[in-house]
Amino acid sequence: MKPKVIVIVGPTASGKTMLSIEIATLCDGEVVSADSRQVYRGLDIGTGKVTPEEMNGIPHHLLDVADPMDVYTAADFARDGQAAINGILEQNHLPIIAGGTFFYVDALLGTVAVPEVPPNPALRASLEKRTAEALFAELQEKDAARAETIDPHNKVRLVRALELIDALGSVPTPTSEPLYDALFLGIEITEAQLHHNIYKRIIDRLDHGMIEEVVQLHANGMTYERMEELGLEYRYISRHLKGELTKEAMIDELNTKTRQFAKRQLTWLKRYTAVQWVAPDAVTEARALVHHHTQTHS
RNA sequence: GCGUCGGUGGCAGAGUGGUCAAUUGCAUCAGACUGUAAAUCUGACGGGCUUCGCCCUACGCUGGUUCAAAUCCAGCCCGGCGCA
Repeated sequence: MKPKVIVIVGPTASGKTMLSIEIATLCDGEVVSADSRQVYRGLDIGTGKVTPEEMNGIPHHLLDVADPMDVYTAADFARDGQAAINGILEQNHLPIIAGGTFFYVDALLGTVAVPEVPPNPALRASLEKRTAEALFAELQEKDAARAETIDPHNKVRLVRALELIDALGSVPTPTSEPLYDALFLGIEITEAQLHHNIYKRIIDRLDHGMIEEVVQLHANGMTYERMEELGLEYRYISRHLKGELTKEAMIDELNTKTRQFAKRQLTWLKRYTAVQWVAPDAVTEARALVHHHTQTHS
């Protein structure tokens, strides 16, 4: 019988963090964050990382586990996250996975398998110099099956596919069996409320020193190139610091890009068919669903 | 008031007699997602259809030239700049 876990999903700024802590408090749980940016130390205000006070005594895992100058990958996340879940289960606590990086959620749950092939910087550097057309042609030649499913224009994916081929000879199939018996709780929020939350959050974070955080990171050696990769707050604030955007334009861009990100998340969530949707403040209802799930023998 | 440059699709901005419903970027809508995933990428995007094609309305307004105008001419309206 597979271990039971709870997965709280929803777009950014929908209230996943608060709900996860409330459920953890009520159901003897511990939180496993599934956020590709909150894994980095020092990315606090910009990522909206929970503060120790907000944690309300609930243990949180997979926060601050990597240096922001390094790249912490989905595979790193799956490995460390599964270890964290096992630890929580050993304590007879309930693992509550909460976060907005759904690719990481899938990797963590084992529903998508990530091949054991780490990034090969030298190979990537040489592949990235070539055009997408050339990379695609090479992929067609070396692994026709993967070429069928890949986007011929997406260099990031093409590079990784060729990297896998270089190491394994072909691109392995991605699907695998889930490791856990998961209940998906989705936070249902109106578009108007979501937009309101997104904007308000940007203003709040600015008031709490978000720009200074980026200034500090840069002073400590983080390049603007790295800021670009990190995206959203780090990308647009660094553009502001470089003088490419006025503060007003930066706020505007960030607002728009965050909305777009939220929509991409919502698109992804459409593939999760078994989600139990609840309102952002429906703690009682969510708790009942959790109880039902943990007490049912499957 | 005179001169001058300009008024193009939600915005910015190309086009300067036919091949233009109009390059491109942004926004918007829909979507993809095999170790960068807050990243990366795709499609649609004036309206209506029997949607690999057809019809209608469009490039400030009105009129004109022409087989044919967003593109040329005239007048008018509006904006920037210069001179008064």
